[in-house]
Amino acid sequence: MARTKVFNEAEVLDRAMNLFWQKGYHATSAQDLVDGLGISRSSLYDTYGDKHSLFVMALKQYRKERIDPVIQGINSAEDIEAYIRFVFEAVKEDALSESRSWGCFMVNSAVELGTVDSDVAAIANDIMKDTEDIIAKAIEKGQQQGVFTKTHSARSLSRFIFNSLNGLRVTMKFDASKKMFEDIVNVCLASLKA
Amino acid sequence: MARTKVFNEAEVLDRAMNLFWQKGYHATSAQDLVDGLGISRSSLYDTYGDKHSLFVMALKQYRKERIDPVIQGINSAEDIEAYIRFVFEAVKEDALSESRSWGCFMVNSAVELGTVDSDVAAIANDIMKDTEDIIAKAIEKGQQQGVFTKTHSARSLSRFIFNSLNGLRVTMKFDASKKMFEDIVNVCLASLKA
DNA sequence: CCAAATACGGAACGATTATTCCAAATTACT
DNA sequence: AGTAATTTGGAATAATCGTTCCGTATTTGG
Repeated sequence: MARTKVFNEAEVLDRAMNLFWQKGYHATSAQDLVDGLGISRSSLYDTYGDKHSLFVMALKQYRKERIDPVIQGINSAEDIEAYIRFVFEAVKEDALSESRSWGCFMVNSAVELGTVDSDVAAIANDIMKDTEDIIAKAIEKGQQQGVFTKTHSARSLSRFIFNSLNGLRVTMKFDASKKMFEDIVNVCLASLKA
Repeated sequence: MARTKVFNEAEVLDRAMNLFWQKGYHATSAQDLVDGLGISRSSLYDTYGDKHSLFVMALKQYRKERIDPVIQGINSAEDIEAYIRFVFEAVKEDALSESRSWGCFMVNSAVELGTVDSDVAAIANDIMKDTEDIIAKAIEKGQQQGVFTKTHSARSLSRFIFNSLNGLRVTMKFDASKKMFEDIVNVCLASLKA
């Protein structure tokens, strides 16, 4: 029989995700990948196909590891307002911790490749739609509980919140300060109440 | 004396801006530029230096032509609320008209190159800061006139509005519908009042 | 210990990148 | 008309891109 893989496939994919996340698709060269992943060029292509395939895998991994866990916390959330705040907090963590102003890998990819890469555009579209839907559910529940305003529809409010999250991914790239974040989030959350 | 330039330097720069705006920096090759600008490769490099210089010039041109005229309308604006709405409308025009989901050239550039190109990062930072400041002024005026809430500081509100604008640049790339836009803007503007 | 299978490093590949260069064409002014 | 200036197209360059290939090393199960 054959030799077993010496590297953890998922672990390396995680490293690829971070590389693409940090510098984007085009600015990350094949050589950058070889240097950063810790595996040989041959193993890279044998295991993941080509650069574009690897990028798509990394983007899907990002959704599964970084986005889905956050937005699907809604199902078990009782305090809806705290939950929405928690979603914002997740963005803040990314922006402030490790001093990495990488933004959101999905937003970055959508902006860089949305007009030229239909694969990436499709993935991003799915995430966007799903995120908006799940936020809408949360807000609806909040409205029923009487903690959120009914001045606007749940759909409107979810689009508003979703848009604010997208904005933070961009805004925090430039001013990743606690003050900036708190100013924005405070107004956003207040908007849900009145 | 010498032959005069047959092409309008500013006009060609404008075309370059649109090319970079649409596809981004890396995805726009030197060949794309030659094809799209309508001038020869030699004229391109003679006139604008290299690709990176041309990109920087295009980004500065974008600010001068597309951003400054909008945000500096504040000085002559009497109805502040209408002015803020007008700024949002400007984003909407870009997103809906000509069916171009190009977003904002400045946001696009900041996201694609912010972590790897300090020149671009500096330009984007300037624009961000200036925009936030001028919106703050408008909101302050609105607060004094009594049309905006004083629950939050003018600085907080301006950061909030600025963040919503950044968000729209991303959100509209995926759902560039009138409905999406109106839902978001309605909540944003309502937030300024209560 | 042998044979099959896989990982590995690194050379090598062709394609594309941005850029330079040059001879020819074009224009403008005297 | 003649000269100086400049645009132009296209060939040529060097660098980098993503990718392939191969001999060797390594590990596994029989």
